[in-house]
Amino acid sequence: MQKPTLPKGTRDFGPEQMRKRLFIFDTIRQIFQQFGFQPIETPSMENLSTLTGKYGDEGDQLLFKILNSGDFAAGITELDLASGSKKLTPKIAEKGLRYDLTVPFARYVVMNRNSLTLPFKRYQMQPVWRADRPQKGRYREFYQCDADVVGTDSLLCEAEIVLMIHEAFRNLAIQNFTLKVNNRKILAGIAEVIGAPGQEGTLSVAIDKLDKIGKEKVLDELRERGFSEETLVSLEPLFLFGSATPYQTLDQLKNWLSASDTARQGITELEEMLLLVDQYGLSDSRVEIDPTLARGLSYYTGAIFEVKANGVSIGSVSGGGRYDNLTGAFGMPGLSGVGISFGVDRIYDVMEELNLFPADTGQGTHVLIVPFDKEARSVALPLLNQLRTAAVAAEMYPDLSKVKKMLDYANAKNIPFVVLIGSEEVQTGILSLKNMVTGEQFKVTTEELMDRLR
RNA sequence: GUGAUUGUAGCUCAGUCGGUUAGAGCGCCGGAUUGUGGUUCCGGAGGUCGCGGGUUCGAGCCCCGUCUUUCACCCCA
Repeated sequence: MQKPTLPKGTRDFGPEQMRKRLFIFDTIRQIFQQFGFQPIETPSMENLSTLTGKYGDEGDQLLFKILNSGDFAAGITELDLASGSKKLTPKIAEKGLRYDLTVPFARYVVMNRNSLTLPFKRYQMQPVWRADRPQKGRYREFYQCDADVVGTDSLLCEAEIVLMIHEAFRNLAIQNFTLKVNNRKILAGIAEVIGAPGQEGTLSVAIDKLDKIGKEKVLDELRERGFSEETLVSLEPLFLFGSATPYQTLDQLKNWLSASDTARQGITELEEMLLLVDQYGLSDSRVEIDPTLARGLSYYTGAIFEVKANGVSIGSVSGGGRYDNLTGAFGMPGLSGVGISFGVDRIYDVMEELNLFPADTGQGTHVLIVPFDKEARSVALPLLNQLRTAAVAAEMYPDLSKVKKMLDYANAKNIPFVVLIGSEEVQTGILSLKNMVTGEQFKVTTEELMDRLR
């Protein structure tokens, strides 16, 4: 006998945790549906050719690969083995576990292009896998809840993402959050204006760390990566953005980046998005324009979003952005999309840390029926039926055991009411209803009991 | 992938300098109480000290390897 264990970075979820997780899923699903998104699901595994090359070199490293079925080693030569894992992998693994929900969605859109009505709004709530080293707020298997729109470049979609994020976190009682917004075109414009056109990728990776490692270390990293002192001096205005209002920040950006058409376009896009949000009537907006926000995924081309819960040391709980050509990789160019992803597991961690789960989340059994002997069941079973028909979550203790044991069971499951049925109750038809919280016990008729429990 | 860190009863953790039979609290089971729980009292079960090797007369404790936990970096939800 060996002790069973779980693979690194994976977890079981017991009933207590599932109540809370389902609360998060239900809350997000409801919002997605209110905003007109339709659910789809895609397989856990995709062909590796679908997944590789979409997330950068780092991402490819983090893909879980699935060994081919059958004799995966058949046809492998000494030469293959000697040529290293990178060359060998495609020969022994042609499938992998999905890394996110966006790329499988792009694949879905391309495969169903003829039957989809554009713009297509879909949501998807499924696990994804990454071969990362686990640490705080980071798991190897975790759930994402994605909502994306493809087939339109309307900025209303960006605005609706802003609205859904506000709605979601407020419904989850996470009031204190920041929605950071930037635009890849602004990042490209910055690279242009400081004299390093086309370098926005490297630039972004460095300045994204600003609030974590500080200005000097960001500059050090850029120097290491070949940025000249001249460009670094030109970058100076980037470090002067304080906690201004979104419109003020955009004005500052306009002044600084006026020489770049690309940047001006990015700024205009964000302005229009903010205007639409205002017209909709969002109150107490948590939007913050952050020109240092970069985000990793290489396919973003327009707006980018990231949500951080304040007061907890857990990374971003939500992220997304616009991608102009994701389906291009699958032979369908020119289709623009934008989406958002909620990280359920991190949201859970945040809510747990801040104690934000409502006490009565997904209440379980409402009443336990406790028959003292076999005869009592003739009264208990019809009552059980009646309770369930009236939509009262009810169960009967299955074994004939000591009353103590049955009441212990009710306590362990946090069942608030117990109906006791013995020979006395069978004869009179009057039932004993016990409130397990207060300890009070009442003699009631079946009708009175139903009234109290409904 | 890099650098740390953790592992002893179901859970949280003690365990001295390497020395006899590895302990506590909580939980669990039984009884006090055969129709009444959450309080109290009494009793009981439960351990391959993560796993494998090494040093030693002797290892929970020292050494090596490995797995696992947690954390930071990289990157990310």
